[in-house]
Amino acid sequence: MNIYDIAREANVSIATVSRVLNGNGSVRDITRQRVEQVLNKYHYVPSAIARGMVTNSMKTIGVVSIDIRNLYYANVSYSIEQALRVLGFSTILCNTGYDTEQKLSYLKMLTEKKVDSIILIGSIFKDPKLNKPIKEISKSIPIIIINGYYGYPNTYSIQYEDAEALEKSVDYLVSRGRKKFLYLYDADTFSGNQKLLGFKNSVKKHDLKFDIRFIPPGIDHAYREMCELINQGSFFDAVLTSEDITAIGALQCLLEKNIRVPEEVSVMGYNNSILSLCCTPRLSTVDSLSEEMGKTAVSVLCRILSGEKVEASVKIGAKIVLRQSA
Amino acid sequence: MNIYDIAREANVSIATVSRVLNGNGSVRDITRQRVEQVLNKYHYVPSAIARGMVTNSMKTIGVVSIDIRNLYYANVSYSIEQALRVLGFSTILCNTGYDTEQKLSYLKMLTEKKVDSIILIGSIFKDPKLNKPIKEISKSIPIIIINGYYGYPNTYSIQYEDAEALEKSVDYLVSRGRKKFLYLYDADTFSGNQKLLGFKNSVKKHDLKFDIRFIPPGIDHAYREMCELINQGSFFDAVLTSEDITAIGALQCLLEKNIRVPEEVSVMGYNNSILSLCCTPRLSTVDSLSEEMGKTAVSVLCRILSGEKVEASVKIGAKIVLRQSA
DNA sequence: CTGTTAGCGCATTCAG
DNA sequence: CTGAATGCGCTAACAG
Repeated sequence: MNIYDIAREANVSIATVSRVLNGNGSVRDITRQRVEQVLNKYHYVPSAIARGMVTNSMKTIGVVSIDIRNLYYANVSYSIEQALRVLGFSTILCNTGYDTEQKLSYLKMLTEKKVDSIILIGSIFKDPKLNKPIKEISKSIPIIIINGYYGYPNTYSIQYEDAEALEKSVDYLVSRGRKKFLYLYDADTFSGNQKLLGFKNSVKKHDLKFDIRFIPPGIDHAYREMCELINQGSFFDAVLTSEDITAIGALQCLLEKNIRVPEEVSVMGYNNSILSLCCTPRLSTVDSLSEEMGKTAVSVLCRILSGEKVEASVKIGAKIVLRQSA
Repeated sequence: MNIYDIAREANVSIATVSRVLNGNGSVRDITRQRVEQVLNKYHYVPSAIARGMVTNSMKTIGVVSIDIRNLYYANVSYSIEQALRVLGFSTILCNTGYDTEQKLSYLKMLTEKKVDSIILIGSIFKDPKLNKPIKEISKSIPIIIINGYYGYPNTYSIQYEDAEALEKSVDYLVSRGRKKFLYLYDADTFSGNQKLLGFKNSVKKHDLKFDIRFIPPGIDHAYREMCELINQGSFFDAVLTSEDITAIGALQCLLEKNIRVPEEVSVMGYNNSILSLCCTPRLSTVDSLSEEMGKTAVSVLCRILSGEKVEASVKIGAKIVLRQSA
């Protein structure tokens, strides 16, 4: 069932059918009704592909992250998808993992499918092998990166103020009398570096004692690292992390060793994910405003697509939420 | 840059270009090389839209769930996307929420985009207003529903053995000497009903005392319900739930009231999500095998698309994982 | 207000 | 092994 069939049955031309379908151009009321009747009779559904062929757009955006199972990515993807939907766009979901070849392959697929834009979530896309392809793609469609930065033309960046968030956290803990800080982080990314930078700056500013540990992602690595540290006799009264899950691993070790949180040691997570509500005591954490990040990305995109000049980089945030662990 | 440009520059016809692009038909080696050279020179990318126009497929599948922020949906979506990718399909992500109109609107969008199939995650799609549209759509493409059932032709169902999982849980707890059971659930869905059924059957089989409570989703509702129950003097030594997060809410209440888990009360969650690792004590839970569910859906789909006759319904699972809470 | 016509970029016959 | 011709379903001039 196509536009010709409808036209024939309604005794009009395909142009008229197209007009009533898209609500543009003027059609006499009687004619419109006649066409609509046929449309309904056959449950006619226009082909977005054929339309895309003409308009050169499928009204589709590629949203790519490492792994949607990560709560932060899930939250951001969700808010992007919802905002996009309102604008009439659908979203192609891409979980690239860490492999560069996979990332390239997803980029290629999105290019073939002629998406109207690509939104990258997470600075994992700082892989240098991706630079040229990204630059190339950005010549034909805008690329938006959340928590990352490229600096090419037609490339836009939405960044959370990670450094500031860490500074706020340290400031708060200092105000509560904490003196010796531990920072646990698990990712050498754009965001990861910002966080680290914020921690370092802040700790220097207050002239604090501190230790920094890089550990693989996951609750158990954090748990083990913490136990080892304590067994070695390290002393600290505040532990900050780059992820909620890391904080929870540390917390569980502390609890097991009967070290009271927050009385003896303060613990702060990062992301304000639902995980931070599941541990006991509940986690104080940085609210990474995932919803706002996603919405902002889409609103930036929307302005780009409607031809506005848009600032290449927008910053968001830095908010901490205090619960029981600090 | 299209196939004509390439053809002209390589001094061949578009048919030949098409042949080397798709690797079918035979092309003389020299000719192929000449074409490939031009292809590379211009970083030519074929248009999936134009291809879709001819083949009537964009090699795209719609994956729809209520809300990808829910860990279970995220996990299933992830494994679907990954499995699909290997087969050369991309996935359009749809978060419908609970509103029927939204669901219809997503269904319409997917139909317009001519997806090759739709995979529904979760039985929320039992909304009767969806029946006719689903039935209609299934006339042109296969529909796969995870944890639900339609029974229309060209409609397939992948179901987790929720009833059995609950039975296993109760059996286990009985074997540990538990006598009075509480079941907390939050969703009146296909899966939800299966779980409830399993609980009821099992509790009758063992001739146990039990209570069942329906509460809104979320950790705090579970927490409050539990506190209320205890304040009212209800007694139970085993609490089962339909979601990990519910179990954790209950657990937090128990802990706060200095009721020891699992010594005095056993608690079991559902899903084996990462949440179950974040609480203390860590949660014993039902492993809902999200990865297997997703993979199975795709493998079923793959067989359907290649023309095989496929069973309309496949069942998976029932596995519990024991940790500290029970 | 309505119809005619010309592509959009590709896969796919059918000839040669 | 290669090329010419056709059509997929629709939008967008353009003409009437």
